[in-house]
Amino acid sequence: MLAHWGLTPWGQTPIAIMEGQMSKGLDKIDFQPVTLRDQVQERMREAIIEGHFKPGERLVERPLCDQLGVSRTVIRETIRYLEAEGLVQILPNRGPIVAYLYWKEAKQIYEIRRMLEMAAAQACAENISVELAKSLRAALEHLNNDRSDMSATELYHATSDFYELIFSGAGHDIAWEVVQRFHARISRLRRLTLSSSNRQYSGPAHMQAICDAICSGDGQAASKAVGSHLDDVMQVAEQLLKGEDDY
Amino acid sequence: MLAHWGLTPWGQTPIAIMEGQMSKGLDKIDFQPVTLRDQVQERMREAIIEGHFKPGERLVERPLCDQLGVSRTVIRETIRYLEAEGLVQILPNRGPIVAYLYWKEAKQIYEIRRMLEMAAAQACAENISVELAKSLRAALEHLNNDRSDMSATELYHATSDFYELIFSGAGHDIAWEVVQRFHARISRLRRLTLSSSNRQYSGPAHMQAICDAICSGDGQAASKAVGSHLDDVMQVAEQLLKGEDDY
DNA sequence: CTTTGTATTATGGTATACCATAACACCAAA
DNA sequence: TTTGGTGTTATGGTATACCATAATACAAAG
Repeated sequence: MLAHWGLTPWGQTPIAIMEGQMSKGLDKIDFQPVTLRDQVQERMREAIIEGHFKPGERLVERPLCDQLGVSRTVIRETIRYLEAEGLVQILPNRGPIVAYLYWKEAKQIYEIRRMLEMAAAQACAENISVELAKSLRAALEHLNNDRSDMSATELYHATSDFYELIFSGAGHDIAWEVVQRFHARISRLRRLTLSSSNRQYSGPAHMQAICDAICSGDGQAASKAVGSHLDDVMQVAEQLLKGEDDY
Repeated sequence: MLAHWGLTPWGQTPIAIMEGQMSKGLDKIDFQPVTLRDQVQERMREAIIEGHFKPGERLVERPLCDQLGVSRTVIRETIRYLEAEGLVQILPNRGPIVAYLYWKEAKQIYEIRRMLEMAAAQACAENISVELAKSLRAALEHLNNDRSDMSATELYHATSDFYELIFSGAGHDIAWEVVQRFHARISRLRRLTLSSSNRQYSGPAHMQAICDAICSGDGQAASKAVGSHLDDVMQVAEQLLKGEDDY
C-alpha cells in the first residue's frame, strides 16, 4: 500500500502518512520509497487543484525549481506526468501552462462521470456490506459535520474519499482512476459550484440520498440519485462557464 | 494540427507526416515542432502496443538510450508519460516495467469501453452526415480490403481510425482520449483476439453492422451493435486471460 | 505615435556527471 | 548442498552544464 501525502498548502513541507491496512505476518513488506519527484508531483497537482495555479498560468521551470528547492529534472518529469493527466498543456514556444477547460470539454467530462458514477453506485449498492455501509456513513458524516471548518481543498478530498469508497465497494477500480483524474481537471468548477449562490444545488442532500440508497442495497435508487446529482452539478457548472468563457 | 508519426517498427527511424486540413489564408499557423521526446514517446508506445516489449519486461534506461541514441533525460520523461498512461509501472527497487494486465482490470476496461463506445455510436448515428458516412464506409473498406496485407500494428491503427471517426462524429472527444488509452492498455488482448482460433468472434461482420447502423442514422441499432461487439470481444478476451493468468 | 530592426534575455531541449543503494555474483564455512 | 558474508556492479535519482531559439526590450526612423 502506497504512502500518500498529508495535506500541505503550496509552500509548506509535506510529510508522508502511512495509512490503512499494512501487510501482516510474513507477507511481503509493501513499501515504496517516496522520491522527490513523487512529492513534487503531489504538491503541484494539489496546487493546481486548489487553484494556486490558475488556468493559463505558465509553469516556468526555473522559478519552480527555486520555489521547491529541486532540480529541473524533477520539475520536468513532474510536468510530463501532469501533462498526461490533462492538468497541464504545452504551448508551442511558450512551454507548459495549467490547462484551460472550456464548457465543451467540461460537459463531456460530466457526462462520462455520470455514466461511471451511476454504474459504480449501482454495483456498490448491490454488493453492500455492513462494514462498507458503516464506512460510507462515517465518510458522509465527516463531510457534513466538519464542512464549515474545511478549506476548499479539504472539502475536495473529503468528497473524493466518499466517492472512492463507492468505487472500491463496486470493484470499479479502473473507473475510479478515470473519474479521479476528471475530478482534478474540473476541480475549479467544483470549487466554483460550492461557492455559487445558486440555490437549486444542494450537494449535502444529494449525497445523503446517494448514501441512503447505497446502504439500503437499492441499486436502481442509488444509480438514479447519482444521476440526479450529476444533472444538477452539470447545470450549475454550465451556467458558471457560460458566464465566463463562451466556447 | 499536430503532425503524427508514420508507422515505423522498433529500430527504424520515424518520419513526420503532416496530414489533414491545414489552416488557410491568414489564420494562425498551427505548427508545433516535434521534440526528440515526442518521437521517443510515440516510438516506445508503439513498441509496447505491438508487443515488442512484453508485459513485465523491464525498461532499463541506459540500454534504451543506446538503442535510440538519446539521453537519459528523454527516456525518463518518456517513461514518466507512459506511466501516467498506464502502459508502464514502476516497481520499487527494480525500475520501470511494461505494465501487466490481469483479467480483473481488463474486464473493467472492456465494461467502460462498452459504455463509452455505445454512447458514441448512438450520438454519432444521430448526428450523421453524408460526409461522415462516407468516411466511415471508406475506413471500414480499407480495413476489410487490406486486412490480409496488414501487420498487427497496421490493423490496430486502422481499427482505431474507424473508432476515432465515430467518436469525433459524436463529438465525444474526451471519451475518445479515455478509450484510446484503454485500447493501448489492452492492445495485447486485441492482438490475441485477432489471432485466436475462436470462431464465435467475427470482428469484420460486427464492424459492418456498426457502420451500417450508424450510417442509417439509427442510434439505437448502432448502440446495440456496439454492445454486441463488445460482449463478444470480452468473452474471447476472458477465455484468453483465464487460460494464462488466473487472478 | 507607430513600425521596424536589432540586441539581449529567458527558457525549454538535451546531454552528462555523480551518487546512493539495491541487486547480483562469488566464495568460504558448515 | 546450503547459508551467510562480502565485494562488485547495475541502475534509478538528482543535479547541473550547455545550447538553440523564440520572446522580449529597446531604440531609431518615418
